[in-house]
Amino acid sequence: MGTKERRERERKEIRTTILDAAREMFIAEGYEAVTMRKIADRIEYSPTAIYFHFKDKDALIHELCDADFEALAHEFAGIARIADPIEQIRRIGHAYADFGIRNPNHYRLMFMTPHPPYSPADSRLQQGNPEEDAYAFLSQVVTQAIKQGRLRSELKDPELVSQTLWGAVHGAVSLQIAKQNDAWIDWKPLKKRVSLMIDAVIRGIERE
Amino acid sequence: MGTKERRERERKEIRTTILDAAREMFIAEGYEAVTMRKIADRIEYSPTAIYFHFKDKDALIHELCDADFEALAHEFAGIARIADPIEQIRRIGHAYADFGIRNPNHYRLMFMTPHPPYSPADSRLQQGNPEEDAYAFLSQVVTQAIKQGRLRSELKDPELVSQTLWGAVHGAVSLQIAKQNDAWIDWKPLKKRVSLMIDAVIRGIERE
DNA sequence: GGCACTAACTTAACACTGTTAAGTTTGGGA
DNA sequence: TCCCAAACTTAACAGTGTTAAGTTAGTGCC
Repeated sequence: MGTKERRERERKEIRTTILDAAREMFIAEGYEAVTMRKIADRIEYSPTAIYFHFKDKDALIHELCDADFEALAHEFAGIARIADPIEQIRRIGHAYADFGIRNPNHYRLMFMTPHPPYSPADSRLQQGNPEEDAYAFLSQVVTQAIKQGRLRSELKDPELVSQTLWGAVHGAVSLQIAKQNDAWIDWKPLKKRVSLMIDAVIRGIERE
Repeated sequence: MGTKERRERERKEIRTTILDAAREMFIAEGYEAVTMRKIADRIEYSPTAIYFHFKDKDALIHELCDADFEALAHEFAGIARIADPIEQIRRIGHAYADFGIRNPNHYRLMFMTPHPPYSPADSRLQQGNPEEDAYAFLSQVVTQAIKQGRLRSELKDPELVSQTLWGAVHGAVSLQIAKQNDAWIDWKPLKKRVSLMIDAVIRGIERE
Protein backbone atom coordinates (compact mmCIF):
# COMPACT_ATOMS: atom_id res chain seq x y z
CA MET A 1 0.00 0.00 0.00
CA GLY A 2 2.56 2.60 -1.16
CA THR A 3 -0.12 5.15 -1.96
CA LYS A 4 0.50 7.14 1.19
CA GLU A 5 4.19 7.34 0.37
CA ARG A 6 3.45 8.28 -3.23
CA ARG A 7 1.09 11.03 -2.07
CA GLU A 8 3.71 12.42 0.22
CA ARG A 9 6.32 12.26 -2.52
CA GLU A 10 4.03 14.12 -4.90
CA ARG A 11 3.37 16.69 -2.22
CA LYS A 12 7.07 17.21 -1.79
CA GLU A 13 7.52 17.49 -5.53
CA ILE A 14 5.05 20.29 -5.95
CA ARG A 15 6.53 21.99 -2.87
CA THR A 16 9.90 21.88 -4.58
CA THR A 17 8.40 23.13 -7.83
CA ILE A 18 7.02 26.14 -6.00
CA LEU A 19 10.30 26.78 -4.18
CA ASP A 20 12.31 26.52 -7.39
CA ALA A 21 10.08 28.96 -9.23
CA ALA A 22 10.19 31.37 -6.30
CA ARG A 23 13.96 31.08 -6.00
CA GLU A 24 14.50 31.83 -9.66
CA MET A 25 12.35 34.94 -9.54
CA PHE A 26 13.86 35.95 -6.25
CA ILE A 27 17.45 35.71 -7.47
CA ALA A 28 16.65 37.56 -10.66
CA GLU A 29 14.51 40.36 -9.32
CA GLY A 30 14.36 40.32 -5.54
CA TYR A 31 11.65 39.99 -2.96
CA GLU A 32 9.10 42.26 -4.58
CA ALA A 33 9.17 40.26 -7.80
CA VAL A 34 8.12 37.10 -6.01
CA THR A 35 4.37 37.64 -6.07
CA MET A 36 2.11 34.73 -5.34
CA ARG A 37 0.34 35.23 -8.63
CA LYS A 38 3.54 35.22 -10.67
CA ILE A 39 4.75 32.03 -9.02
CA ALA A 40 1.35 30.52 -9.71
CA ASP A 41 1.48 31.58 -13.35
CA ARG A 42 4.87 30.06 -13.84
CA ILE A 43 4.06 26.70 -12.32
CA GLU A 44 0.58 26.71 -13.88
CA TYR A 45 -1.42 26.52 -10.70
CA SER A 46 -3.84 28.96 -9.17
CA PRO A 47 -2.37 31.40 -6.65
CA THR A 48 -4.31 29.82 -3.81
CA ALA A 49 -2.77 26.42 -4.46
CA ILE A 50 0.49 27.76 -3.01
CA TYR A 51 -1.22 28.39 0.30
CA PHE A 52 -1.89 24.70 0.56
CA HIS A 53 1.86 24.11 0.74
CA PHE A 54 3.07 27.24 2.51
CA LYS A 55 1.44 29.21 5.26
CA ASP A 56 2.08 32.52 3.52
CA LYS A 57 4.60 34.35 1.39
CA ASP A 58 6.89 34.92 4.33
CA ALA A 59 7.08 31.22 5.12
CA LEU A 60 7.94 30.51 1.51
CA ILE A 61 10.74 33.05 1.36
CA HIS A 62 11.91 31.98 4.75
CA GLU A 63 12.45 28.46 3.56
CA LEU A 64 14.43 29.80 0.63
CA CYS A 65 16.73 31.67 3.00
CA ASP A 66 17.15 28.79 5.41
CA ALA A 67 18.80 26.87 2.60
CA ASP A 68 21.16 29.76 2.06
CA PHE A 69 22.14 30.03 5.68
CA GLU A 70 23.13 26.42 5.40
CA ALA A 71 25.02 27.05 2.15
CA LEU A 72 26.97 29.80 3.88
CA ALA A 73 27.91 27.50 6.75
CA HIS A 74 29.04 24.92 4.21
CA GLU A 75 31.26 27.42 2.45
CA PHE A 76 32.95 27.99 5.78
CA ALA A 77 33.53 24.27 6.29
CA GLY A 78 36.69 24.11 4.20
CA ILE A 79 38.26 26.76 6.39
CA ALA A 80 38.12 24.49 9.44
CA ARG A 81 41.25 22.67 8.33
CA ILE A 82 43.47 25.74 8.40
CA ALA A 83 45.67 25.81 11.48
CA ASP A 84 46.21 29.52 12.13
CA PRO A 85 43.06 31.04 13.68
CA ILE A 86 43.91 34.53 12.44
CA GLU A 87 44.18 33.22 8.92
CA GLN A 88 40.90 31.40 9.49
CA ILE A 89 39.23 34.66 10.47
CA ARG A 90 40.59 36.31 7.35
CA ARG A 91 39.27 33.52 5.16
CA ILE A 92 35.88 33.57 6.83
CA GLY A 93 35.66 37.27 6.12
CA HIS A 94 36.41 36.84 2.45
CA ALA A 95 34.10 33.84 2.07
CA TYR A 96 31.32 35.80 3.72
CA ALA A 97 31.83 38.80 1.46
CA ASP A 98 31.88 36.58 -1.64
CA PHE A 99 28.66 34.97 -0.58
CA GLY A 100 26.95 38.31 -0.11
CA ILE A 101 28.10 39.69 -3.42
CA ARG A 102 27.10 36.55 -5.30
CA ASN A 103 23.66 36.44 -3.69
CA PRO A 104 22.66 40.06 -3.12
CA ASN A 105 18.95 39.38 -2.97
CA HIS A 106 19.31 36.58 -0.48
CA TYR A 107 21.75 38.67 1.45
CA ARG A 108 19.32 41.55 1.66
CA LEU A 109 16.64 39.34 3.09
CA MET A 110 18.95 37.45 5.41
CA PHE A 111 20.87 40.35 6.89
CA MET A 112 19.52 43.70 5.78
CA THR A 113 15.80 43.40 6.42
CA PRO A 114 14.19 43.51 9.86
CA HIS A 115 11.96 40.52 10.48
CA PRO A 116 9.40 39.68 13.12
CA PRO A 117 11.12 37.82 15.96
CA TYR A 118 12.22 34.45 14.71
CA SER A 119 13.12 31.69 17.06
CA PRO A 120 15.85 29.12 16.29
CA ALA A 121 13.16 26.52 16.95
CA ASP A 122 11.43 27.54 13.70
CA SER A 123 14.45 26.63 11.64
CA ARG A 124 15.45 23.18 10.55
CA LEU A 125 19.05 24.22 11.11
CA GLN A 126 20.73 23.35 14.35
CA GLN A 127 21.88 26.40 16.25
CA GLY A 128 25.40 26.18 17.59
CA ASN A 129 26.44 23.44 15.21
CA PRO A 130 29.33 24.96 13.21
CA GLU A 131 28.43 22.79 10.23
CA GLU A 132 25.02 24.43 9.90
CA ASP A 133 25.37 27.65 11.84
CA ALA A 134 27.84 30.02 10.20
CA TYR A 135 27.89 32.34 13.18
CA ALA A 136 28.74 29.45 15.49
CA PHE A 137 31.65 28.60 13.23
CA LEU A 138 33.03 32.12 13.43
CA SER A 139 32.56 32.21 17.17
CA GLN A 140 34.39 28.89 17.50
CA VAL A 141 37.35 30.20 15.55
CA VAL A 142 37.47 33.39 17.59
CA THR A 143 37.37 31.37 20.81
CA GLN A 144 40.34 29.43 19.50
CA ALA A 145 42.20 32.63 18.70
CA ILE A 146 41.62 33.94 22.23
CA LYS A 147 42.71 30.66 23.80
CA GLN A 148 45.91 30.75 21.80
CA GLY A 149 46.61 34.28 22.96
CA ARG A 150 46.43 35.71 19.46
CA LEU A 151 44.11 38.59 20.33
CA ARG A 152 44.77 41.68 22.41
CA SER A 153 44.61 40.91 26.09
CA GLU A 154 41.52 43.04 26.78
CA LEU A 155 39.47 41.01 24.28
CA LYS A 156 38.15 38.17 26.36
CA ASP A 157 34.61 37.82 25.07
CA PRO A 158 34.50 35.74 21.87
CA GLU A 159 30.90 36.76 21.15
CA LEU A 160 31.71 40.45 21.29
CA VAL A 161 34.68 39.97 18.99
CA SER A 162 32.70 37.75 16.60
CA GLN A 163 29.91 40.27 16.39
CA THR A 164 32.40 43.01 15.63
CA LEU A 165 34.14 41.01 12.91
CA TRP A 166 30.81 40.11 11.39
CA GLY A 167 29.66 43.71 11.55
CA ALA A 168 32.77 44.97 9.80
CA VAL A 169 32.47 42.71 6.78
CA HIS A 170 28.73 43.09 6.75
CA GLY A 171 29.22 46.82 6.57
CA ALA A 172 31.34 46.61 3.45
CA VAL A 173 29.00 44.12 1.76
CA SER A 174 25.74 45.79 2.65
CA LEU A 175 26.87 49.26 1.61
CA GLN A 176 27.82 47.73 -1.72
CA ILE A 177 24.39 46.13 -2.12
CA ALA A 178 22.40 49.14 -0.99
CA LYS A 179 24.43 51.97 -2.45
CA GLN A 180 26.49 50.68 -5.35
CA ASN A 181 24.52 52.84 -7.77
CA ASP A 182 24.57 55.92 -5.63
CA ALA A 183 26.31 58.58 -7.67
CA TRP A 184 26.90 60.65 -4.55
CA ILE A 185 29.85 58.46 -3.59
CA ASP A 186 32.85 57.75 -5.79
CA TRP A 187 33.09 54.09 -4.79
CA LYS A 188 36.50 52.48 -4.74
CA PRO A 189 36.68 48.91 -6.12
CA LEU A 190 34.73 46.50 -3.94
CA LYS A 191 37.63 44.09 -3.59
CA LYS A 192 39.85 46.80 -2.20
CA ARG A 193 37.21 47.89 0.24
CA VAL A 194 36.59 44.38 1.49
CA SER A 195 40.29 43.58 1.77
CA LEU A 196 41.12 46.76 3.64
CA MET A 197 38.16 46.23 5.96
CA ILE A 198 39.25 42.71 6.85
CA ASP A 199 42.92 43.63 7.20
CA ALA A 200 42.19 46.70 9.28
CA VAL A 201 39.81 45.08 11.73
CA ILE A 202 42.03 42.03 12.16
CA ARG A 203 45.02 44.26 12.79
CA GLY A 204 42.89 46.16 15.26
CA ILE A 205 42.11 43.12 17.40
CA GLU A 206 45.31 41.14 16.97
CA ARG A 207 47.93 41.06 19.72
CA GLU A 208 50.99 42.94 18.55
CA MET B 1 -1.32 92.56 -4.97
CA GLY B 2 0.15 90.04 -2.52
CA THR B 3 -2.19 87.29 -3.61
CA LYS B 4 0.46 85.46 -5.56
CA GLU B 5 2.71 85.45 -2.53
CA ARG B 6 -0.12 84.33 -0.29
CA ARG B 7 -0.95 81.49 -2.68
CA GLU B 8 2.60 80.34 -2.66
CA ARG B 9 2.76 80.54 1.12
CA GLU B 10 -0.39 78.48 1.45
CA ARG B 11 1.03 75.97 -0.97
CA LYS B 12 4.15 75.65 1.11
CA GLU B 13 2.08 75.30 4.25
CA ILE B 14 0.11 72.35 2.99
CA ARG B 15 3.34 70.82 1.67
CA THR B 16 4.77 71.05 5.15
CA THR B 17 1.59 69.63 6.65
CA ILE B 18 1.92 66.60 4.39
CA LEU B 19 5.62 66.19 5.17
CA ASP B 20 5.01 66.47 8.90
CA ALA B 21 2.28 63.86 8.87
CA ALA B 22 4.41 61.54 6.76
CA ARG B 23 7.42 62.03 8.99
CA GLU B 24 5.49 61.20 12.11
CA MET B 25 4.12 57.99 10.66
CA PHE B 26 7.47 57.15 9.18
CA ILE B 27 9.35 57.54 12.46
CA ALA B 28 6.76 55.57 14.36
CA GLU B 29 6.17 52.70 11.97
CA GLY B 30 8.54 52.82 9.04
CA TYR B 31 8.18 53.11 5.29
CA GLU B 32 5.33 50.66 4.88
CA ALA B 33 3.14 52.57 7.32
CA VAL B 34 3.35 55.73 5.23
CA THR B 35 0.51 55.01 2.83
CA MET B 36 -0.89 57.82 0.79
CA ARG B 37 -4.35 57.14 2.13
CA LYS B 38 -3.25 57.24 5.75
CA ILE B 39 -1.44 60.53 5.26
CA ALA B 40 -4.55 61.86 3.55
CA ASP B 41 -6.76 60.69 6.40
CA ARG B 42 -4.61 62.38 8.97
CA ILE B 43 -4.42 65.73 7.24
CA GLU B 44 -8.07 65.49 6.15
CA TYR B 45 -7.51 65.70 2.44
CA SER B 46 -8.20 63.17 -0.27
CA PRO B 47 -5.29 60.88 -1.20
CA THR B 48 -5.00 62.44 -4.63
CA ALA B 49 -4.46 65.89 -3.16
CA ILE B 50 -0.99 64.76 -2.12
CA TYR B 51 -0.08 64.16 -5.75
CA PHE B 52 -0.64 67.78 -6.39
CA HIS B 53 2.28 68.57 -4.11
CA PHE B 54 4.54 65.55 -4.62
CA LYS B 55 5.20 63.56 -7.76
CA ASP B 56 4.76 60.26 -5.96
CA LYS B 57 5.36 58.49 -2.69
CA ASP B 58 9.06 58.10 -3.41
CA ALA B 59 9.51 61.83 -3.93
CA LEU B 60 7.78 62.49 -0.64
CA ILE B 61 9.92 60.08 1.33
CA HIS B 62 12.97 61.30 -0.48
CA GLU B 63 12.39 64.80 0.71
CA LEU B 64 12.06 63.49 4.25
CA CYS B 65 15.43 61.80 3.97
CA ASP B 66 17.19 64.74 2.39
CA ALA B 67 16.47 66.67 5.54
CA ASP B 68 18.05 63.87 7.56
CA PHE B 69 21.18 63.75 5.48
CA GLU B 70 21.55 67.39 6.28
CA ALA B 71 20.86 66.77 9.96
CA LEU B 72 23.61 64.17 9.99
CA ALA B 73 26.06 66.57 8.43
CA HIS B 74 25.10 69.16 11.02
CA GLU B 75 25.77 66.74 13.87
CA PHE B 76 29.25 66.33 12.48
CA ALA B 77 29.80 70.08 12.39
CA GLY B 78 30.81 70.37 16.03
CA ILE B 79 33.58 67.87 15.47
CA ALA B 80 35.36 70.18 13.04
CA ARG B 81 36.88 72.15 15.91
CA ILE B 82 38.76 69.20 17.38
CA ALA B 83 42.44 69.31 16.50
CA ASP B 84 43.49 65.65 16.45
CA PRO B 85 42.21 64.02 13.24
CA ILE B 86 42.22 60.54 14.79
CA GLU B 87 40.04 61.80 17.60
CA GLN B 88 37.86 63.44 14.97
CA ILE B 89 37.41 60.12 13.22
CA ARG B 90 36.46 58.49 16.50
CA ARG B 91 33.88 61.18 17.21
CA ILE B 92 32.45 60.96 13.72
CA GLY B 93 32.01 57.24 14.19
CA HIS B 94 30.15 57.64 17.45
CA ALA B 95 28.00 60.50 16.15
CA TYR B 96 27.10 58.44 13.11
CA ALA B 97 26.16 55.41 15.21
CA ASP B 98 24.06 57.56 17.54
CA PHE B 99 22.25 59.04 14.58
CA GLY B 100 21.44 55.60 13.17
CA ILE B 101 20.22 54.22 16.46
CA ARG B 102 18.09 57.27 17.15
CA ASN B 103 16.53 57.23 13.68
CA PRO B 104 16.34 53.58 12.68
CA ASN B 105 13.61 54.07 10.11
CA HIS B 106 15.36 56.94 8.44
CA TYR B 107 18.59 55.01 8.61
CA ARG B 108 17.04 52.01 6.90
CA LEU B 109 15.85 54.12 4.04
CA MET B 110 19.00 56.18 3.76
CA PHE B 111 21.58 53.41 3.97
CA MET B 112 20.01 49.97 3.96
CA THR B 113 17.62 50.09 1.05
CA PRO B 114 18.66 49.98 -2.59
CA HIS B 115 17.25 52.86 -4.59
CA PRO B 116 17.01 53.62 -8.27
CA PRO B 117 20.09 55.62 -9.33
CA TYR B 118 19.90 59.02 -7.75
CA SER B 119 21.99 61.86 -8.95
CA PRO B 120 23.38 64.55 -6.66
CA ALA B 121 21.67 67.01 -8.97
CA ASP B 122 18.27 65.84 -7.66
CA SER B 123 19.13 66.86 -4.14
CA ARG B 124 18.99 70.33 -2.73
CA LEU B 125 22.13 69.49 -0.77
CA GLN B 126 25.47 70.51 -2.11
CA GLN B 127 27.74 67.56 -2.73
CA GLY B 128 31.26 67.99 -1.42
CA ASN B 129 30.33 70.73 1.00
CA PRO B 130 31.25 69.35 4.43
CA GLU B 131 28.50 71.39 6.03
CA GLU B 132 25.82 69.58 4.08
CA ASP B 133 27.52 66.41 2.92
CA ALA B 134 28.43 64.13 5.83
CA TYR B 135 30.55 61.89 3.66
CA ALA B 136 32.57 64.85 2.43
CA PHE B 137 33.21 65.82 6.02
CA LEU B 138 34.56 62.38 6.85
CA SER B 139 36.66 62.35 3.72
CA GLN B 140 38.07 65.75 4.60
CA VAL B 141 39.11 64.58 8.06
CA VAL B 142 40.71 61.43 6.67
CA THR B 143 42.63 63.50 4.14
CA GLN B 144 43.91 65.58 7.02
CA ALA B 145 44.97 62.45 8.92
CA ILE B 146 46.89 61.19 5.92
CA LYS B 147 48.57 64.56 5.39
CA GLN B 148 49.68 64.61 9.00
CA GLY B 149 51.15 61.14 8.66
CA ARG B 150 48.79 59.63 11.19
CA LEU B 151 47.77 56.65 9.08
CA ARG B 152 49.78 53.63 8.00
CA SER B 153 52.05 54.47 5.11
CA GLU B 154 50.30 52.18 2.61
CA LEU B 155 47.00 54.05 3.10
CA LYS B 156 47.23 56.86 0.61
CA ASP B 157 43.71 56.99 -0.76
CA PRO B 158 41.42 59.01 1.53
CA GLU B 159 38.31 57.79 -0.28
CA LEU B 160 39.18 54.15 0.25
CA VAL B 161 39.88 54.75 3.92
CA SER B 162 36.71 56.81 4.37
CA GLN B 163 34.60 54.14 2.75
CA THR B 164 36.12 51.52 5.02
CA LEU B 165 35.53 53.55 8.15
CA TRP B 166 31.99 54.25 7.09
CA GLY B 167 31.42 50.59 6.29
CA ALA B 168 32.67 49.46 9.68
CA VAL B 169 30.34 51.66 11.73
CA HIS B 170 27.53 51.08 9.28
CA GLY B 171 27.99 47.36 9.82
CA ALA B 172 27.51 47.63 13.56
CA VAL B 173 24.53 49.96 13.24
CA SER B 174 22.74 48.13 10.46
CA LEU B 175 23.08 44.72 12.07
CA GLN B 176 21.53 46.22 15.16
CA ILE B 177 18.61 47.63 13.19
CA ALA B 178 18.00 44.55 11.09
CA LYS B 179 18.73 41.81 13.58
CA GLN B 180 18.30 43.13 17.09
CA ASN B 181 15.35 40.82 17.66
CA ASP B 182 16.95 37.78 16.13
CA ALA B 183 17.07 35.17 18.87
CA TRP B 184 19.68 33.20 16.94
CA ILE B 185 22.39 35.56 18.13
CA ASP B 186 23.18 36.39 21.73
CA TRP B 187 23.82 40.06 21.06
CA LYS B 188 26.31 41.88 23.23
CA PRO B 189 25.36 45.42 24.32
CA LEU B 190 25.19 47.76 21.35
CA LYS B 191 27.47 50.33 22.95
CA LYS B 192 30.21 47.78 23.42
CA ARG B 193 29.88 46.60 19.84
CA VAL B 194 30.05 50.10 18.45
CA SER B 195 32.98 51.09 20.64
CA LEU B 196 34.99 48.00 19.84
CA MET B 197 34.27 48.43 16.15
CA ILE B 198 35.48 52.01 16.11
CA ASP B 199 38.52 51.30 18.28
CA ALA B 200 39.50 48.22 16.29
CA VAL B 201 39.22 49.77 12.86
CA ILE B 202 41.02 52.94 13.92
CA ARG B 203 43.81 50.90 15.46
CA GLY B 204 43.93 48.93 12.23
CA ILE B 205 44.58 51.97 10.06
CA GLU B 206 46.60 54.11 12.45
CA ARG B 207 50.36 54.38 12.11
CA GLU B 208 52.00 52.60 15.04
C1' DG C 1 -19.21 -2.02 -7.70
C1' DG C 2 -20.70 1.87 -5.31
C1' DC C 3 -20.45 5.09 -1.42
C1' DA C 4 -18.08 8.32 1.40
C1' DC C 5 -14.33 10.81 2.66
C1' DT C 6 -10.54 13.75 2.11
C1' DA C 7 -6.44 15.83 -0.05
C1' DA C 8 -5.62 18.99 -3.53
C1' DC C 9 -7.03 22.02 -5.96
C1' DT C 10 -10.03 26.48 -8.40
C1' DT C 11 -13.05 30.46 -8.50
C1' DA C 12 -14.45 34.58 -6.58
C1' DA C 13 -13.96 37.80 -3.47
C1' DC C 14 -12.02 41.06 0.28
C1' DA C 15 -9.21 44.60 1.84
C1' DC C 16 -5.39 46.72 0.89
C1' DT C 17 -1.69 49.37 -2.04
C1' DG C 18 0.09 53.41 -5.43
C1' DT C 19 -1.57 56.05 -9.05
C1' DT C 20 -4.41 58.52 -12.66
C1' DA C 21 -8.36 60.37 -15.49
C1' DA C 22 -12.08 63.14 -15.19
C1' DG C 23 -15.03 66.20 -12.86
C1' DT C 24 -15.84 69.96 -9.28
C1' DT C 25 -15.13 73.88 -6.40
C1' DT C 26 -13.36 78.36 -5.43
C1' DG C 27 -11.46 82.69 -5.73
C1' DG C 28 -8.98 86.31 -8.17
C1' DG C 29 -8.17 89.10 -12.74
C1' DA C 30 -9.92 91.33 -16.86
C1' DT D 1 -19.90 89.31 -15.02
C1' DC D 2 -17.37 86.05 -17.16
C1' DC D 3 -13.45 83.21 -17.41
C1' DC D 4 -9.70 80.72 -16.13
C1' DA D 5 -6.63 78.27 -13.56
C1' DA D 6 -5.18 76.40 -9.13
C1' DA D 7 -6.54 73.18 -5.81
C1' DC D 8 -8.99 69.93 -4.84
C1' DT D 9 -12.52 65.32 -4.89
C1' DT D 10 -14.66 61.18 -6.74
C1' DA D 11 -14.23 57.06 -9.05
C1' DA D 12 -11.63 53.92 -11.02
C1' DC D 13 -7.56 50.84 -12.54
C1' DA D 14 -4.24 47.50 -11.88
C1' DG D 15 -1.76 45.43 -8.74
C1' DT D 16 -0.80 43.05 -3.96
C1' DG D 17 -1.44 39.11 -0.10
C1' DT D 18 -4.93 36.32 1.62
C1' DT D 19 -9.29 33.62 2.60
C1' DA D 20 -14.03 31.53 2.22
C1' DA D 21 -16.52 28.56 -0.36
C1' DG D 22 -17.06 25.31 -3.98
C1' DT D 23 -15.14 21.54 -7.10
C1' DT D 24 -12.59 17.53 -8.57
C1' DA D 25 -10.44 13.23 -8.32
C1' DG D 26 -8.60 9.35 -6.29
C1' DT D 27 -8.31 6.12 -2.22
C1' DG D 28 -10.29 3.05 1.35
C1' DC D 29 -14.06 0.51 2.85
C1' DC D 30 -18.43 -2.13 2.84
